[in-house]
Amino acid sequence: MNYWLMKSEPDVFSYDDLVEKGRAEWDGVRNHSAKLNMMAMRKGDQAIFYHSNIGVEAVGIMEIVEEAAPDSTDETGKWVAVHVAPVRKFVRTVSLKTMKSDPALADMQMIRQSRLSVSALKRAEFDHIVALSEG
DNA sequence: GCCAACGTTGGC
DNA sequence: GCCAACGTTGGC
Repeated sequence: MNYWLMKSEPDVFSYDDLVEKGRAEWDGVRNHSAKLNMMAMRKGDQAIFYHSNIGVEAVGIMEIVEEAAPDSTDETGKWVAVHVAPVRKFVRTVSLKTMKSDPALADMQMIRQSRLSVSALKRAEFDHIVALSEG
């Protein structure tokens, strides 16, 4: 099983929106590195949902429920999307500031490449963020 | 194929 | 609102 971190601006699509819908297509990704990450996702993989711009924090866990397929919002046929479902919302959110200042997370792909909207997490990194969310 | 100009993302 | 980091575009 692999672990991921996926960003969304909460005024566009938040964790609560995902909970309300029950499941959603993670569409609109238009970056090659992010696409490669999505192509590597397998059903059952876990992903951390991160709120960019507003909040700037990890807010919960979701699961990949459908592997990469053509993005329904893409006219060109070049881009893919996965489908995700909520697993659980964090009791305490984990801020970017916290993640940046934690040596255990210094190698996180998102920390190294801050603009990447879909990034990989090592299992240890995923577990560490979850532990931080439990305070 | 290089590189300058420009656009976008996202943190602050 | 600013700016750094990237990605993309287009002239040469």
